[in-house]
Amino acid sequence: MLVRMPETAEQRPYHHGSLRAALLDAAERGLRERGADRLSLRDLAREIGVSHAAPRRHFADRQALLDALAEAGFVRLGAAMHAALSEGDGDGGDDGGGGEREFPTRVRDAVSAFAHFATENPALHALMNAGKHRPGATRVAQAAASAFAQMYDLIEEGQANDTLRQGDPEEIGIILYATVQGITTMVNNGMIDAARLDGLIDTAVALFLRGARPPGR
Amino acid sequence: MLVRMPETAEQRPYHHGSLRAALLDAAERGLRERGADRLSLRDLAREIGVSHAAPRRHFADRQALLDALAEAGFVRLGAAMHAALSEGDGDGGDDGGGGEREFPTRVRDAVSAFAHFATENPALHALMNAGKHRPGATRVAQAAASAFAQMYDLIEEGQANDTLRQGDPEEIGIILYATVQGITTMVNNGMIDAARLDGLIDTAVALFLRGARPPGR
DNA sequence: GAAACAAAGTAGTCAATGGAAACATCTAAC
DNA sequence: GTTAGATGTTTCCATTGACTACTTTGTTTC
Repeated sequence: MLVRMPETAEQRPYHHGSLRAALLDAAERGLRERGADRLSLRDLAREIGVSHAAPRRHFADRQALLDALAEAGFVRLGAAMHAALSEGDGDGGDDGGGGEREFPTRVRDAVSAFAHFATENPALHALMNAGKHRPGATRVAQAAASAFAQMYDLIEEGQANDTLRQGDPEEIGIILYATVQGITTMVNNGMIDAARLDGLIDTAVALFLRGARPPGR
Repeated sequence: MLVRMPETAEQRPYHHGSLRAALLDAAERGLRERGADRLSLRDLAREIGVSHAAPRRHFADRQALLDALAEAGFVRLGAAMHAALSEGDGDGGDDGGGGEREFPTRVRDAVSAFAHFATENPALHALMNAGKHRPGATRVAQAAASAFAQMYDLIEEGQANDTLRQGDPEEIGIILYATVQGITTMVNNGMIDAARLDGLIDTAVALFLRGARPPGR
């Protein structure tokens, strides 16, 4: 038996069912297309087809939505870096004795994944670094820390390898992270032509590895 | 003879005389105190004591004001770096045979000036890097390029010194600039404790100089 | 020195927004 | 089955950026 839908009156039930997810989804698109500034709760509600006050049931206010977006961004960034670090070991074609890639290559891959994530999601990257998050936005900070931890681990790996000199791995990790951060910000800014990204990343990584290698080598 | 001012009717002339400057001034304060997001043209007008439409005579719209702030920020940043690089030669107390500082010290001073400017003006720094400037905001880009040029020159100086290896000075300069940029962003973010700033800058500069020194040395 | 004119400020209006309150509807637990 | 809580709706308000028409002031030109 067919359930006939009235032509004008839509069949949409009173409750959307997954408004929160729909909002985040639409917000992400809006963020990408128009930037955080021009992201309006009412616009999102309209787009989804829900009343303008409905979003407030899921996000206390506009900033809460932005915080959620930033948090999701850090999670995705962490995943991208993780993927870059874990895949590639037995990368596609020639399996067999592949073994692990060299440490410098691993650094380059992780950093490159970060850089491309940032430049492919400029508005999101800006939002993640906006630092305007709520006083109590622990979730954002935590997601950021989690993504950052991979850089930290990588440094420790290099130190264990004797490819990097000893020293506070967090400090060294911050510097590498910050360098990529800065480069991508400048690319997203327009201060640097996007075409130079890969070259800059390569140079930066090479420079970093030389600067941070153990004294004797 | 005393000029008596009416108690209620103010003596302020019809024309403010320097509204543009007053707006920029108030805006800079507002930016510092409440961030770019909560900077309202009407608020500024109220604070200055002028009608809400008056600012439009001087700034086509809100973004134009923000652009002007960013431009001024880059000018000030450039000046701060310039001061750090030119002063200090015969720095205060013991004059006499002072002479020029060592290149590494000069790099550290310039970078440190940049870093402190950025962390002492977090909202301004964010605005300067927001990259949401008008399509035709050449002035902002130009001011930024001008500030950046000093980093460029400094690299060339190091190369002439044979303290830095050869290579595109712009590329190397970008990397150093980006590193400081990233560190300060993370400090302003809250991702890094502000107390670590100087230590991080020192480490970053040392790491950079090691990484970029000529092959043989 | 007066008239024409441009510059700078004012007042009023509009649509959009975020936020809040009061009310409606669905769902789940008892 | 009723009731409580979650989720949506409607209505309302203050604020904001932007626009238009008008007024005041300062300057240039004759």
